Amino acid sequence: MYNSDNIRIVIIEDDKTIRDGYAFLIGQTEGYSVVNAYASFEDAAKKIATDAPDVILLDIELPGTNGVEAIPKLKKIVPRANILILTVYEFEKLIFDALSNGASGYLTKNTPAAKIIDSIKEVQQGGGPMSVSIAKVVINSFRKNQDSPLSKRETQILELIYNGKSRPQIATELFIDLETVRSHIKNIYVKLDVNSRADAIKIARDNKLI
Amino acid sequence: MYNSDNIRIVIIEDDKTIRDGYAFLIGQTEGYSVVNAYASFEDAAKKIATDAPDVILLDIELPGTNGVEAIPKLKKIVPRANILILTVYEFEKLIFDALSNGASGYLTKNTPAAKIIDSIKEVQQGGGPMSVSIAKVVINSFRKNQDSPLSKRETQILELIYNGKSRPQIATELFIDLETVRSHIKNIYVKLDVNSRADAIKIARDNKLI
DNA sequence: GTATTTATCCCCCAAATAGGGGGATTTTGC
DNA sequence: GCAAAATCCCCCTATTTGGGGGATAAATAC
Repeated sequence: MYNSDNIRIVIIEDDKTIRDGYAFLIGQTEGYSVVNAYASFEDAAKKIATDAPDVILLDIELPGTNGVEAIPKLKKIVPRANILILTVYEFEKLIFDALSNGASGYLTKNTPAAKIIDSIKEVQQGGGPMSVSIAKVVINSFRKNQDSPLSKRETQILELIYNGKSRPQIATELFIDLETVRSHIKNIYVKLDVNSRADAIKIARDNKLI
Repeated sequence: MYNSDNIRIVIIEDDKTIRDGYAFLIGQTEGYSVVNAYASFEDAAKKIATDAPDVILLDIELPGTNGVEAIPKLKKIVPRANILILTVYEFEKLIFDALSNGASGYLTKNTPAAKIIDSIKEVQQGGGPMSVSIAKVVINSFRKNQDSPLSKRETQILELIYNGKSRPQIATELFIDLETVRSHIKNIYVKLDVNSRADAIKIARDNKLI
């Protein structure tokens, strides 16, 4: 019954046209079987265990439980399935939420058919396929502000504050006096125009200083 | 002199064989010119301004200034150049450091020639090319632990602690009593077996609970 | 080569915060 | 219906924080 050469795919996508389109496209390809296609997470939840998919193509915008919320729930039902997000949205928060919830890849719907097919195989093999536009967002998210107002030492101390360290802990870690730490923190506060650790962290993150 | 149809490329790579290999490979391709190739950042620094590269292919392991450190320095000299890392290393820390320092893409040296050529164009057009293996590391870095010992509320509070918020601030933000915040934090500390904010943050990050 | 920034250290102070201990009650999920 | 989760209450002290006010040597910048 289960052909090990075949990648078993389940599609969860509310738009019937798109759903059928993907099912047709993928089903036609040698080595790929679409075992089922659902219009919502609720529909899928009932039967997906018996579908035993290798890969789940998941839309973000779904009626009822949205795609991001559906990810951990799907993972609970079929832990070995890799989830590949297929959506029009390119918002940083959505991408990060999907990935942190357990998605293994993220494609936008303008992705060419051949690339979708490739990505299914890639995710099946443990890779992490992304659209070009998504990769760009992800890479940019790492990039730090290159013209930070903070000195190296200040940045270093701000990072320790970010890690929840107290002033005495920072002093010990950097082998400097407690008062030196104080001075640096005061200067950081002046430069960032804040007067608390929480605000400093917020400003620093918003401006990618750390 | 400057052919706008041509992507101007500079290679910084200490291994002569590899360096010449890339230079030949890329130079042969229509629309791509290797304007110069250097064995170290120090060599490159002197002349790269006049090279006016669109894309810099940069090795991580270099004599003298290493690749990661070279990135911000190169960015200062030629701000408009996109830096593409080409290395054998796949360590998470190295990848993140390179990207946060301003690299626009990250390829491993086993990448097929055609993919390297494509990636140069992609980075030139503002994309963020990555090798399959790198994409996997990057995507995995986002993934949260799916079987956290913490409840939703506890995770939420731990995230606020992570943001440097004090107990009163957390209480206000969540519309709950200060004592309730205390209880949650106590429970978090018990579950994570810690007794300070800094330790809680460390354990939480190491285990990807937040 | 002078000026600015940076990194280092010192003192004063009051208020806020954290963490440890001991509970209780209600709501929610399986 | 039971266990976990979320809510709230009291005791306590030591630590931490942030706002003032400085100084000095070294490194960096122009």
